[in-house]
Amino acid sequence: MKNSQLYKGSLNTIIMKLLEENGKMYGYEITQKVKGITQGELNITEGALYPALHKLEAEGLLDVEIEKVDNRMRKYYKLTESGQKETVNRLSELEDFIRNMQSLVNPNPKLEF
Amino acid sequence: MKNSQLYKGSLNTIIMKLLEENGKMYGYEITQKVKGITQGELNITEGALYPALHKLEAEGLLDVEIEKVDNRMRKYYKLTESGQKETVNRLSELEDFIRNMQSLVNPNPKLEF
DNA sequence: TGGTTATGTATAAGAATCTTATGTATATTT
DNA sequence: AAATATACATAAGATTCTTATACATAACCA
Repeated sequence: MKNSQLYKGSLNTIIMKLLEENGKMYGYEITQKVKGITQGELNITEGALYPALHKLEAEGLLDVEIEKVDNRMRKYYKLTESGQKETVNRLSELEDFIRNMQSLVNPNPKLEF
Repeated sequence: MKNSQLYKGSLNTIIMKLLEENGKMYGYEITQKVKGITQGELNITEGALYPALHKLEAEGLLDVEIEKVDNRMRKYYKLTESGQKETVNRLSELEDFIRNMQSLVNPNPKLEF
């Protein structure tokens, strides 16, 4: 994930948002999608991604479905019902986070009327 | 820091930005400032703050100056020259991070004019 | 006047998340 | 034939944080 530590803690939210948007995705597809959307700035490593997917599955937020395409295995993940509800919360937390960080970095735009 | 993991990795940037803005601050003051700006949403714990300050000092990004006020010790921190330069980088990284997260969460706002 | 809260700094144990390195396997491109 | 792309997986270690504890003074309240 580049060298910035800022992305720490945001991977779960990213995964869940992408699944909410795309229905179902497999791990490698997620890495490529993120790379594309961020124009190469954010590269999710497998060492971070797969454990994260397994944990979300263990928590009951994701369901998995294995397919074989071109003789290669794919594990498609999708949000469970519980996962869909939790995604709403995570996205809300992300909005709060971004708002708070902007308040800290971009203090009082000199509210002039 | 509330329960959200999203803030992980952002503490150094927050500290440095506040010091850039306010010249010099002491630990407790930083916690109160952050609490105020975020309206109580972000509470920096001492267990996170003090080790972070010590590390930034060890890296040569902060200078420390001890004062005694009302018979209580205060350690005022300020950015070194190197710290000022690094703050610019960190803030730039934060902007990239926020932009990338918004791209991921708020995909193509259906550009309608 | 005694107890709680606020001010102020500090560290240690453990949790959570990530990087880096490695491993396995097939398909495609050069 | 070799390198790259596709696809998943895990283990060791680094980093950052939470939680708990510790010490000390000042201020407020009952």
